[in-house]
Amino acid sequence: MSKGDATRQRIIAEAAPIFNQRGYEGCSIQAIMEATGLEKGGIYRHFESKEELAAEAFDYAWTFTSTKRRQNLDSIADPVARLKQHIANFVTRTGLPGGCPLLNTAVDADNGNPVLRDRVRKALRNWQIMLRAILEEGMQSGAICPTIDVGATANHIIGGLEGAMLISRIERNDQALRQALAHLDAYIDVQLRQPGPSSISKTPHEN
Amino acid sequence: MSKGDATRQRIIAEAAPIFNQRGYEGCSIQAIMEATGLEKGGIYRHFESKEELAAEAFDYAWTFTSTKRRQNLDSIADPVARLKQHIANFVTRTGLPGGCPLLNTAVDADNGNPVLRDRVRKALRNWQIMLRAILEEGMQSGAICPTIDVGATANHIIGGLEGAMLISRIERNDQALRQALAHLDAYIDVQLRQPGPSSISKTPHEN
DNA sequence: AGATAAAGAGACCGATCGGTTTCTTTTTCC
DNA sequence: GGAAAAAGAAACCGATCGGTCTCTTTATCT
Repeated sequence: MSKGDATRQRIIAEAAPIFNQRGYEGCSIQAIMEATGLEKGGIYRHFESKEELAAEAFDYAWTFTSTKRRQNLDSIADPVARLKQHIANFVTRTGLPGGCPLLNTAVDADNGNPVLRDRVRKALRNWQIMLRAILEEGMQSGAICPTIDVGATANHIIGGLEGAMLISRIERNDQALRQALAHLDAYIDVQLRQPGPSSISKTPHEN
Repeated sequence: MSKGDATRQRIIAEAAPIFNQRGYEGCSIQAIMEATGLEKGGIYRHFESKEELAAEAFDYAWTFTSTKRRQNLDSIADPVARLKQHIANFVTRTGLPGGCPLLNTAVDADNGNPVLRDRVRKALRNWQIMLRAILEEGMQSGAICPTIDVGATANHIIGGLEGAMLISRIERNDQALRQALAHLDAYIDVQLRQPGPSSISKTPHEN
């Protein structure tokens, strides 16, 4: 990696938490200059505009956050347990300063920043796809009730978590997030989990 | 009401949707000048600063939104039905342009605008108090299970609605909101409603 | 109707905004 | 190690930012 590319990456990494905390309009180039130690010319060499930098910074923030929320999921074979771990990750793992980039940027870019808005749409879509995949895997293995609407269920989990995150940020404590965790865990056990022997023994096709 | 007070109110009413759509940093005084048809001097006569105007505009926006969501509630005696109507109001009644002021301003003012943030806290607290009151009324009348945690339940409803609103705004359709409405209605019937004769007949103390 | 106070217009302020340009310094590659 | 190219510093740009000040116009009240 050339020095230029390394600097570009460093700018993105340093700018991401500032955009995430202060929003697009609230994050000035001056603030990025101070965070990176670079002068304006040094920054604009690597980006055509503030908008391009903000878009890259969002992608960085989302990848970072998303990675944290997928932590330890690979080792969990049971889809139901994996779903719960993902939810627990959302609640307990602290990501970038400023909270969830999806929440922040969706609100921030909703009016008048189509580039950023499109990145948010893709981020949400990826999250939905991930959750749907877990749910469908559980349905096929018999662990999850086969009649549920996977799209609605994924949205219910995402919405429940982001809504709780909003309340927790307003109240500056994690009470609402922990309530959501407890609620979603119970919801998964009671509404999603398939009753019967197949969910107690290992999944049929695995033994 | 003097002409000055009327103008002040008009400025607040015209500024509220702009702040709601574009956020604090994204809403310039110039934009408010254009919306109101006033010059800068005419605006700053009525407000000490942009921050004061933004705080008043949020209060206006929240009162407006809140009123819409409480529409038709007075006439509903049954707390469970009233709760459902409130949720339906949230989903179907369209408020100020830009979506829910609580969601917008909470994210916008989280970092570095304590005045605005405090207004948001009060708005959330009022909403929680309203929901808790309905739940407690239902518990006393026997319509709602007496063992539920009213605070957690209120947060679950608020979080579920705001989270769904977030998804709906990203996707630019009301699918997630309608899913949340259906989910919360079922949740109220299955988890909150008190089984037994008291919930089928009228509440005991009313007949 | 006339005096007085309130309201608003509009020029003006320094600071900061995003962005550009020029020139110097540092890599990079042969 | 030296030439060519990439990277960065720093001055500079016009526009716009929130906010102030003065002066004119319009309400308000007796």
